[in-house]
Amino acid sequence: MKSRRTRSQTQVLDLLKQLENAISAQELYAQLKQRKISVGLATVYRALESLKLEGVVQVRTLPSGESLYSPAQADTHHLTCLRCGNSIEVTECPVHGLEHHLNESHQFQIFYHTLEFFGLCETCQLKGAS
Amino acid sequence: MKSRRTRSQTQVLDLLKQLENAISAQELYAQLKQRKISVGLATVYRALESLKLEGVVQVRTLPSGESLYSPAQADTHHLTCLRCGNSIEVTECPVHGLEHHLNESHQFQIFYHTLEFFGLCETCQLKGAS
DNA sequence: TTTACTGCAAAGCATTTGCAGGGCG
DNA sequence: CGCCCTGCAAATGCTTTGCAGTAAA
Repeated sequence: MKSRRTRSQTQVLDLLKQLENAISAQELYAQLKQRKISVGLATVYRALESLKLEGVVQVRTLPSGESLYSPAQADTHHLTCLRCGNSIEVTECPVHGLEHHLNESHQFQIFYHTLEFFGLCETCQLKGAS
Repeated sequence: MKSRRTRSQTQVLDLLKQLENAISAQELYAQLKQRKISVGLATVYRALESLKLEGVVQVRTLPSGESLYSPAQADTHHLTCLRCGNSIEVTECPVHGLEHHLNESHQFQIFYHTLEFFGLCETCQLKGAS
C-alpha cells in the first residue's frame, strides 16, 4: 500500500477546492507557480489523474480537447455554443434517478456525470453558417 | 450564399449515416480511403466542422481528446470507466424536458446534448487504486 | 474569370512518457 | 538502502492552418 496522498496531490486538490470554477491543467500549473508552489507540469497531470481515479476530482473535456478539472461534488452542467464556444452554466439536473439505477444495473461505481447541451447561441444564430 | 453542400461534406455525411457507431475523424478518413474515395484528412475535418455547425452531425469528445462524430439524431449516452476507458451505451434519457426549457429560456438553438456517467467498472473496482 | 473547395505538409497544443535526480521511510 | 515521487525535456497524437493547385459557377 502507498501513502494516501502525495504532496503534489494535496497541493493540486487544495487549489482546486479554493477556486470556484473548473480549471484546465495548464492553468492550474500556472496558478501554482504564481503562488510560489514549485511543481512540474507533468506532475500536475499525474496528480490530477490519481485524484480522478480516487473519485475526488471530476473532468469535463471541451470540444477543443482541453480538459477542465473540478472537485467532484459540483453538479453544474453546460449549454455550449458550437460556433463561438461560449458556455452558460446549467444548474438543473434531472439525471440522478438514472444514475442510481445505472449504478446497480451495471455494477458500476459512478463518481459523477457530465451533461452538456450544444447548439448556437443567440448571437451566433444571427451570423448564419460559414 | 454558398452551395448547400460540398462534395466532401456529402461524402462524409453519407458515410456517417451508413455506420452504426460514432466514429473519429481519423477513422472516417481511413474508411473513405478504403472505399476508394479520395479525400484529404484536413478536408474531412473541415467537412465535419461545417456539418456540426449545420446541426446535422454531433460530437462527443473523449477524455483522450479524440472526438467521435455521428449523425445528430441519436440519443445514445455513455457510462464510462475512468480507469480502463471502456464505455457502455445508455439509452435512457431524462433530459428532453430540460432541453426544451433551456431552448426558450436562453434563446439557444439546441441541436443535441451529451450525457455521460463516469466511474469504475466492476473489473477495475477490484484492481484498487494505483 | 472569380470564388470557393481541396490536398498536402507544416505547425500548434494538450497531454503523456522516459529517465535521472531527490526525498522519505 | 530502497522505492516512490518529481521535474525536465522529448515524444505522441489529434486537430488546425498556410498555401498553391483545382473545380465549379
